[in-house]
Amino acid sequence: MKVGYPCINRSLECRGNKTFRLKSYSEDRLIETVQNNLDCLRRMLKYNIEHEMYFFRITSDLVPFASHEVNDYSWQSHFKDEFKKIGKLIRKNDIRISMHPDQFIVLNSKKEDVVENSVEELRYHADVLDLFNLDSTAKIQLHVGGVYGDKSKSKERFVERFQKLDEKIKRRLVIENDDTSYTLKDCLDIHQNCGVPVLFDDLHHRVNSSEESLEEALQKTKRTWSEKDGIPMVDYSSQDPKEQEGKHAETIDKNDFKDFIERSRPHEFDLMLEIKDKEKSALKAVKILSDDERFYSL
DNA sequence: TCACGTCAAGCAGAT
DNA sequence: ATCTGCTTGACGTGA
Repeated sequence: MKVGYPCINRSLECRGNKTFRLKSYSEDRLIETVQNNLDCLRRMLKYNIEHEMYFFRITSDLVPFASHEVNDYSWQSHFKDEFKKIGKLIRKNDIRISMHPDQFIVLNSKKEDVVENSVEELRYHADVLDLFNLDSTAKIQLHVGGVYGDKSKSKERFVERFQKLDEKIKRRLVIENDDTSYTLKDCLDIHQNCGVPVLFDDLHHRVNSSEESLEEALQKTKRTWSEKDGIPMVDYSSQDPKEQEGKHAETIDKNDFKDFIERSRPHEFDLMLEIKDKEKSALKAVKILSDDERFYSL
């Protein structure tokens, strides 16, 4: 099991998700920002390697306005070598990579332009992973999208749109159960119809559940990941005790985490910790797991 | 230097 | 109707 955290390392000065306002767009500003973001990404990856965290989610803000019409600059070729170098670092250390396009990407939208923009944004994500020269175990995780008052029609629309995607995108796309609309069962249904792997989100499943036990959920999602997809990815977060259901905790709840690990045996997966204090909780999780392994190997 | 209004994009649910 | 949250606040104007 590899453990990771999303996008930002709060212990480092460096932020790899720098962006700017559309109004202040310029080619120079773009180049400068992407350079910064790639430098910081490299530093975060090195930090992760030093701390035995081998799963990382790369921010969608790596290239600002990547799929926006204002950006007609060929950042892909300008930063080609830079990407190649970082990709080498990732592959050499066998780091698992995911990306998570944000909420505006809605493949099953009823609006044509929203779909078109979404596909372009997915293409950007696939471009990034391709430029790193990563195989199809590097994934782009997406929520199913809107319901529009008719979930079964909206699920069908997702399947149709998925099938039309370029192979370049399709090979990397996975869907994740969300906290309001599409449950694990909905995602498994969609998998049945188009083969897209299902990424299990534990906290979303607690808040918006189709009633599977953790054991069952892990077993069922595992079957949706083929050899070329790699072992499943799973999202985990502790519930914030002070906030309403579904809110991510400020820091990891060690007992809840131990319990989760205990109950998830013997399933194999890579674990993304969606917790506000990021690498700090990931470090604690790595420690718990390594202590645990020692205990179990005695 | 700092406060704070605003930022490309969608949707659901709460208020 | 308007606001908030979402994987993550941070940009940038004005005082």
